Amino acid sequence: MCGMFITMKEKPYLTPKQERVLNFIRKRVGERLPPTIREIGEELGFKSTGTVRDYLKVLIQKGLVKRMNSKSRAIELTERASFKIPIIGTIMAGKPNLAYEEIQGYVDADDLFLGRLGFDDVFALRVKGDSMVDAGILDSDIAIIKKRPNADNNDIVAALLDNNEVTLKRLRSKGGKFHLEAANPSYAPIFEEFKVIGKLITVIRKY
Amino acid sequence: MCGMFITMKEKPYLTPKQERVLNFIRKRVGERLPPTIREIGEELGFKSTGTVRDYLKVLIQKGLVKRMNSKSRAIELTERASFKIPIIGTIMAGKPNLAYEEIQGYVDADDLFLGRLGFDDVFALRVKGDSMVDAGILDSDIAIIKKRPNADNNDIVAALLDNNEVTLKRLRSKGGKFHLEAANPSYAPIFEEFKVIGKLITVIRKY
DNA sequence: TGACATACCACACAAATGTGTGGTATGTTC
DNA sequence: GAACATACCACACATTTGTGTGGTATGTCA
Repeated sequence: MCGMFITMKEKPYLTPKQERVLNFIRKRVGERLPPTIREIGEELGFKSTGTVRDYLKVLIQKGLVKRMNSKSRAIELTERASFKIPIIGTIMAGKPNLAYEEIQGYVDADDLFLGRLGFDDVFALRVKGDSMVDAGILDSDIAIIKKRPNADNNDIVAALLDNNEVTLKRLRSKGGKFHLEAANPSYAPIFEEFKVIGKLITVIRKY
Repeated sequence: MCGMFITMKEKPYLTPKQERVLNFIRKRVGERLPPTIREIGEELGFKSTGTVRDYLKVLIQKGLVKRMNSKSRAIELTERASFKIPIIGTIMAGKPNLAYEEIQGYVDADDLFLGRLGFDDVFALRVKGDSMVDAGILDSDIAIIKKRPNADNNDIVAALLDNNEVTLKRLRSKGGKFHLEAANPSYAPIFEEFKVIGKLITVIRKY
């Protein structure tokens, strides 16, 4: 334990309250507009703007947030922001020209992940295991899930099992009853009790 | 030619000046923070806030922009923007709690697609065909490619063939020579001349 | 005990920002 | 010519938002 080398970038320690403030800022920055000081206070239940300023001060000091003085909503996250990627062509449909002039459109996160869904309905899970390989979903892929209490036959869903485990499987109906099926012949179908927590809408894999 | 039905959504006509205002808003929204009315005026050379309000009025009326009254910087584009998605847990690692407090981090486009690569080096292609199914890459997946003139053994690459076709295959070296291999036994390896145009870094699939 | 961090509140004030009214001028359309 | 859109400006005013000072209370560390 002692003498261990720390090679990872240290995450600054945040108290749970500070974490909540940061998470709210993240949410708002991601959703639409960074919040004002008073909006933060309202959300987190602070009755004084001074309290919020105190929190911002520590977040700035810990390097998680930047601000421009005297400008409204001018709160920036130190974490990187998202942006767009050009779609240049379709593979095997001819030679794509890598120049800007040939750009067909842009892939953006919103379009890519969610279509027109809202922020609150969506979350991401990292896939573990090979139970869905035949559906092209591999170990360590990121699954983007839209929260839903139900789904249709053949949808791939995130389901909560009785043992409190969450799993990604294909939903099947047979004779009016639903069960879960892996996309890998070495896994047996699951007939036990489960609860659908969401529907798979996007898979992302990094190499 | 004549009598053709137009099914695309008509883009509202904008005067060049209106276009400039919209573009500035786009730029600011993408970069960091939507502008204030006065910031727009400053950039575009208007000396009156009323002028800017007139422009916003037409942009709103033409459905390109939304606003919240009396809120600073509360200008939204009707076009969709990108944003972040919370990573809440890892599938099969226990029950994820969908509340704010449990957010582990955020997936953002930058992180997801590119790691730390720059914008200019990256483009996207839509995959056609089933030649890579065994690598979990399916028809109509989106392949994010980093431009590179070469790659390593076993990398999946976008390659330009002699017939001007671009294809996604695994790069293999054998006896000092490179060839391309599909990830599907029904496709034969490609030994003909080819040029690597980039390396696969991310796959995205929407359901 | 003193020093310091966390975790708040109240309230005054200043600066930034949005709202609104009333103008001018130049076109185009009917 | 009347009606209307575009393309501006000046300026007062209201509201929102950020700043700053001075508190209270609780806990930890040394």
